[in-house]
Amino acid sequence: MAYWLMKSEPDVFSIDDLKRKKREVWDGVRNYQARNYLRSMQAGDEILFYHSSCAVPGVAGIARIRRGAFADPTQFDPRSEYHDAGSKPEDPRWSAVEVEFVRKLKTPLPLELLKTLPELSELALVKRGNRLSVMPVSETQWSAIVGLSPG
DNA sequence: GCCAACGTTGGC
DNA sequence: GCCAACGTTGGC
Repeated sequence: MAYWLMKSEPDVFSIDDLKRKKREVWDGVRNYQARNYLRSMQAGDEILFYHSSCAVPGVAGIARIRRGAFADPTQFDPRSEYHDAGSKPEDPRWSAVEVEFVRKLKTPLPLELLKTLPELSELALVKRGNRLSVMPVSETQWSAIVGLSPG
């Protein structure tokens, strides 16, 4: 069982959207490092659902991997903004996973707060200039973050 | 294979 | 809206 953090812009897809829909295919990842992390995810792994590019960026909830990596269908869809003409069906370039809702945090944990935790000093999220949208989280880091949330 | 130019991410 | 940081592209 592994832990991850995944970023989403709440204007596009928020923790409330996931709560309402129960599950969602996490597609459109077009960064090789993030893709490689998707490929090592397994059903049951737990996820910190992070809101980015918004008024108060931070961890908004918990989700879980429902289905491990499979070929991202959007790469073969010419109408999709994520279409990749260079990706061949016999050797797909991009992967997706399916996630399911676990819970929404009673109060979101702002990035500003997370930056103050010594346990998170090595987490890519808090590093200057980091843009990685999918990243691994250690058990220590997970406990430090989730432990901040009441209930 | 180098590297400048460009596009994107994402905090502020 | 600004801009720093980063990844990718493409000319050479």
